[in-house]
Amino acid sequence: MTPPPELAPLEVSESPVDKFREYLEIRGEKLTEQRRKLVDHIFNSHKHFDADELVSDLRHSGSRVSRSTVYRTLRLMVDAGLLRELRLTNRTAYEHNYGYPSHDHMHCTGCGTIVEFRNDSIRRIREEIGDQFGFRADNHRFIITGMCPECLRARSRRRKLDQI
Amino acid sequence: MTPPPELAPLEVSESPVDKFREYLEIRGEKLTEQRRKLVDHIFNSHKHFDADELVSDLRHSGSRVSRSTVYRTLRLMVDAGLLRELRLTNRTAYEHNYGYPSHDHMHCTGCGTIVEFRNDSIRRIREEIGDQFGFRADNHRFIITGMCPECLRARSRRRKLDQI
DNA sequence: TTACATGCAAACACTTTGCAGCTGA
DNA sequence: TCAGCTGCAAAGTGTTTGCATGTAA
Repeated sequence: MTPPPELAPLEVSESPVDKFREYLEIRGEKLTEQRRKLVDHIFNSHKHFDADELVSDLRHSGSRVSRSTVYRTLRLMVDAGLLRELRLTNRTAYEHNYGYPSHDHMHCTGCGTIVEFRNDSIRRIREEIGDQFGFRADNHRFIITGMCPECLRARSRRRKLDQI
Repeated sequence: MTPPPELAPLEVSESPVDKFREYLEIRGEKLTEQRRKLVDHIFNSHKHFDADELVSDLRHSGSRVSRSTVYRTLRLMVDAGLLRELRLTNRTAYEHNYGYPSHDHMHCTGCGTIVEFRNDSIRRIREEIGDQFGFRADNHRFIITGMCPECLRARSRRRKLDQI
């Protein structure tokens, strides 16, 4: 099975670290060693992650950043527009929001896989609904839940075995 | 300001309690006093609620149902198809799923208000995307976040005052 | 009669916070 | 220099669970 195609990154003029530095400067805050490590690590790969994975990933790669700092920095990065929060389960998952096109998600209830997709109609519908209710529609989350192809196959295999 | 129009309930052949009883019977479980109280209370009004509100609402109306029982029963009611979970914030919110048409939500980031709406295109898009990726698309959540009319007005009032 | 449910308290999982010492600008 | 940051441990918050007792069928 080929992995689902990743969406192509957007062209952005500043690097994530620069964008973060800018945000911090405006608020009179500092770009520390730990914050830089976090931004670098996060934007080094494009995947969904949570606070816990971040702590252990960094620990394994030799950089120790405390759990509290991870949580504090994640909040800053969301405020800075670098990350977006996804609340699919009890723990908060994050994804890139900077240098990456807006998109929606399919979530497999079997294995937890998240697949991203783009669909331009959604945004139009969002505006229509907002107008209709007098809302200023700033953003949206559209999450399709169901079974991914792998899980569907696994299930039908299991059923066949049960019949023997 | 008139409240947003509620969606009209669907015609259903069984009452929520009957539907729950049926579900419990199949699994060899029991319809207890507490479970009946919870179902009655929940389907007595149509609103979004969380476990905590349920505990205190019931306490105020004289029926004591323990927090653990509330959590356990909510899970059962979700499994039974009576309720749906919404994860808008840290705590899990619930809404009617039985005898109520499927719909989506607008969530005001100012005051937390939830407004329901129906839009038939969404479901069609959900199927299209599912087909495209080989997913069996069972369900979806579409949440528009933004500012409700009241919060927009309150904000513009505040701005005017700031200028004085 | 008895398998299942309840309430309590304790455990759990995730996240936030107070504080003493450290550090980037 | 010193406001702001870090790590630690402790506290919060929301939810789940083990167990003795209670109860629907």
